[in-house]
Amino acid sequence: MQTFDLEGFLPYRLNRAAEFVALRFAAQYKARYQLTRPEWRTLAALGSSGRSMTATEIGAHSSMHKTKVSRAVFSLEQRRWLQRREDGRDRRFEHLALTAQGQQAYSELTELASGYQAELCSMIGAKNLEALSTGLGAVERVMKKWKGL
Amino acid sequence: MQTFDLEGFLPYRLNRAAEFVALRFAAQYKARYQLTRPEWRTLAALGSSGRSMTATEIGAHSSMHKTKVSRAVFSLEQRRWLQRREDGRDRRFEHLALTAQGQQAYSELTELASGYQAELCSMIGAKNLEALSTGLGAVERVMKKWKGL
DNA sequence: TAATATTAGTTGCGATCGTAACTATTGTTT
DNA sequence: AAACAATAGTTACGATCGCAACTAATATTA
Repeated sequence: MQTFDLEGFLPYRLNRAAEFVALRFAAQYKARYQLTRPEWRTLAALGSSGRSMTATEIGAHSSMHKTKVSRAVFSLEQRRWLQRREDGRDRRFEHLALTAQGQQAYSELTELASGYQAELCSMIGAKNLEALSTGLGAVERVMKKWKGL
Repeated sequence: MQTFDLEGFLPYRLNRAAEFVALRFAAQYKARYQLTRPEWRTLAALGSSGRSMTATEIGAHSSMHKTKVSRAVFSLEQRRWLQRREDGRDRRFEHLALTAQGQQAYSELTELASGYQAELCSMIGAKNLEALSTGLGAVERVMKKWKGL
């Protein structure tokens, strides 16, 4: 009677894979930098964009709740990895940018990340990786469409 | 100088996609059944397996921490959606199975799930879905390998 | 321009989480 | 068999989370 296949259910599979893959990487940066997941994600968003961003932009970009972003920004600021600059025209906005120290940390962390990515890729295989990337790209387009509404 | 590409970093992409896709579905079962995410995942694992499972098996299957599983089991038991049965040979084990009520809830929820899956599929497209599935399958094999060690 | 709505970001608070320590049971070693 | 290790599951507790309410600033409307 049951025609539903959990093993084929996308949210379930995505979550399981994401959780597993993220945890192994989190163990590395937690041990070395005492960074939390939201902190790393915020740092990564800023570092990779190469420019300043607002908290809202960071949240939209990385699918994080705004309170998560707010707290991550606070603690990165405490570490002096990040600086706030008020927008002169619209003072509701805060432009967030990495400090030199933050840039340094980011570049160290991307070393870790690249190593992990390489490890994943070699286990997954180039062909499967390409398939995964294609599929994720499609999901990302759906995300944009739904967020746009 | 930076050669790291966050947009290509698998843990980041997977997490973002998983979070987004899961949240939209969670909104549905939260509203109708006041179910939490770990509760739904536990119910789904049990329902789809069609047999009884131990808490450890559920955790391994769905990548959930054992305390999460423990609490989800407790609250599903309170709802009378799930029953525990002690293993006669090894009393450390508890065999968990859905009650008739739990089965009923499961089948209603799989209706929701199927609808959501269909919506996703139509947005993503059959071809991309197949690619995603191939890629996730590869990740799942890596998970098994790493868990096995 | 006064009233109202909207938006960016923060915070109080109750709910949830995960680590570590725990109980209970079984397996292994000597 | 006594001592020790390992495993299933629970729980105390501090950390983290997200909802809702908040502040502050800007945009819109009457």
